[in-house]
Amino acid sequence: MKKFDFKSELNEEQYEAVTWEYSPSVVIAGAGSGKTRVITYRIAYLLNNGVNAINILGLTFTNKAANEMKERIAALIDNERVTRYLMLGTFHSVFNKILRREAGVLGYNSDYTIYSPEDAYILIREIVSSMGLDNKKYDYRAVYKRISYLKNYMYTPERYLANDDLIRNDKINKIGNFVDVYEQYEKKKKANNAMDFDDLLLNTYFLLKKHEDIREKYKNLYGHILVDEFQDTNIVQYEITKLLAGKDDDIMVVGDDAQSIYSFRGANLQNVYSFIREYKAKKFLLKRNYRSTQHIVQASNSLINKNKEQIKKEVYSLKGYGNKILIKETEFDSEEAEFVAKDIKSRLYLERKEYKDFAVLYRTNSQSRKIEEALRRENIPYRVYGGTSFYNRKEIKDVLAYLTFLINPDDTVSFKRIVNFPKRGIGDSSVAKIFDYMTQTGKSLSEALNELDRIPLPARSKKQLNDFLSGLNKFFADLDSVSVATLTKELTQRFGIQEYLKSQNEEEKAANVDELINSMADFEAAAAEMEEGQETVDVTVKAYLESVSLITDLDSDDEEDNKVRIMTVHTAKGLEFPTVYIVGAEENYFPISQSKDSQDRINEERRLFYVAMTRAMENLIITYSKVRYQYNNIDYRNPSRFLKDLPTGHIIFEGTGNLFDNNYRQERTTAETYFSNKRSETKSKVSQKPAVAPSKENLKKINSRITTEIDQYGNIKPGTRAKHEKFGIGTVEKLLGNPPDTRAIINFETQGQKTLLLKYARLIVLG
DNA sequence: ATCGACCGCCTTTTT
DNA sequence: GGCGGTCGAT
Repeated sequence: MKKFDFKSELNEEQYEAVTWEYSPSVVIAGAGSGKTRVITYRIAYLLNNGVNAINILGLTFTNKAANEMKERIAALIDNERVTRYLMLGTFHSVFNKILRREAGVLGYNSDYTIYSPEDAYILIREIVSSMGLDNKKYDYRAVYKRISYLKNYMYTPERYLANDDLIRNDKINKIGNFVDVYEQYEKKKKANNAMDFDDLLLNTYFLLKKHEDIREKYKNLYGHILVDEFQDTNIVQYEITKLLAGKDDDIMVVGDDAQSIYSFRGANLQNVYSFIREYKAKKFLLKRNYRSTQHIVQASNSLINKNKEQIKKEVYSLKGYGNKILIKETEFDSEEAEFVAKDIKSRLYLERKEYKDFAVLYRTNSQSRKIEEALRRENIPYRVYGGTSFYNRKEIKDVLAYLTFLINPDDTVSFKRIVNFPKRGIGDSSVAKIFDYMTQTGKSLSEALNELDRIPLPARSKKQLNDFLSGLNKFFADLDSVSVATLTKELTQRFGIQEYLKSQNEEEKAANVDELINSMADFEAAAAEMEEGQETVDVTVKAYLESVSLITDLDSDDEEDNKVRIMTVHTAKGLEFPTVYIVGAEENYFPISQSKDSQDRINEERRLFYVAMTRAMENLIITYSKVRYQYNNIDYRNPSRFLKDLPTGHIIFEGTGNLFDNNYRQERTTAETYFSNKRSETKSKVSQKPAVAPSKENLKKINSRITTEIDQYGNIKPGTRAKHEKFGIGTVEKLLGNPPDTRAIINFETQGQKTLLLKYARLIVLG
């Protein structure tokens, strides 16, 4: 193993942390302060000291982070083989490995399927409809969100049922059957031999909690634990680390409380403080930022210092001051996008940059479209991260469902996807008959399919089903002996998938399926390369599915790919770029409207803005638009309150008037009224957070939405003359109810008086 | 069982 | 302004 001088390659704080004794420690690492460096050197340090690689457990949040660490460690110790024995990966993937091994104990088969949210949606819809519930109230996305939220807080259906308040509130909110849906979901999922993302965490917790022998096994195995981004761990993750690491064990958690941005999925900033307290952890502060210039570091410090409950640390940079932060105001959203595109072009030449040196960050995925359009117009190559990834496309999910079903023939979700794809005349009613049979007999899907004769199906469906199943037989037999690319190619040919898609004029989808098969071939090539010199190379369907079920868009990033990156701020965490644009720096976008009523959430928005700013190495450009077109409406926007927290000395403002003119904050725009009322809109539906009884104030708010007379909606006021495509020209009499549910009473010249819901009526204002 | 037309909701962030 | 879901017609 390569010997190297830790002292000369690390600064003093980093060195102290890396060489700390084998006892609990926490590294609070400011943005750009070499957090990854500390973790990788710490692991190298352990290996150098004779620690066996198999005894090291490293947990991250993204595969990208894990892979980067592996690469860096391999380079450090100059021994790639050793890194293969490290258990270093995301929480989800590491726990998945453990669960596969121990599945039997939990009543699972080790070939269980991992459900993406989209898979879970299918199951939830099925449950809601089979229980005869209203699918508007029990919206599948909302139900899934809430179940996920509950699981992050370790609220199982049993625990939920035991909580009278929750049950009572559900009844009040007319979603009294929520807990039944939750229960059924868990039950069916298990019968399908499937786990969702949250189960990977929660089941690991129960596995270790309830089975002392297994807990001891892993506790002894992983004598050295490192956890990355600890500020974003949720309760379950924290409890699991507690089960794996005793108070005297070697556990190092690394993170930055100033960058905690995942509370919506249960991340608990308090975990950092609890860890320090409970483990009496040695605390290290990394304050020197190696990434950004002074203007950027100092301005972002000013912003984050507005959050009071932080571990105090002033991050500093020894780089030059560099360019000031540019705050650019535009009149319209289209102009904002155009500015970004043109600015990238000019910097490309003036600063001799490459496309990949630029990133455009926004708060919500839906903002990407306008940016994309502008970049395309300027012929700028770009790549969007997040949103709908390749593996989320329907045709891809359908083909993968064939493979999933081959591995796990008890999975009703995959079965449903493929049984009538391509169309072969097996409709919902036939599928329902099979499911009914399963419910009545308590048999699993694979058992039911083996006794089709006992299920009362129309002769035609039965024949088609039998053909379908016998077509699959060959592939069951091939699973272990044929590689995934070959098998999938044959399978798609056998079932005529591309042909079918082409016949539907879905050329692009057919091409995507071909592309999927190509990527499988890439997977095989990569596996062969990685395992070079190893005895076996695993390129089976099972190995492939394992590798794709937990990957995301970002993981397939090729850093050399010379394109502009565009993504949400959440996705950008942990990344850095020479030039960064933060677009849509407006009230209601950033901070987002839904967070305005709670100080905690505003604080989280501020941390998010801090994360966005600190991605930039040299240039930071923040843009906002005064007017934005949304859902056929004009929104008048105010600059983000966070811009006010950036000291004038670090910024250049380009826009009309004065950014720090307080006037803009006093006027309450239609947009603000719209958004601030939005919260009460979803009342009757399942919402993510278990509801408390509506307060009197809320009721008042809801009522006022319907009856209050208001004097303006966008550019429409009483007296406004407007044209409607059906009713013709009319004059607005009255506006009733707060946006977005404002109704207008309009006297039409030819059709008389009508009441129209303005968000849907496409009125053209005249004069 | 399938297709086409319309309707409604969307827009917070993710492993 | 887009997508997915639902419903009615064949």
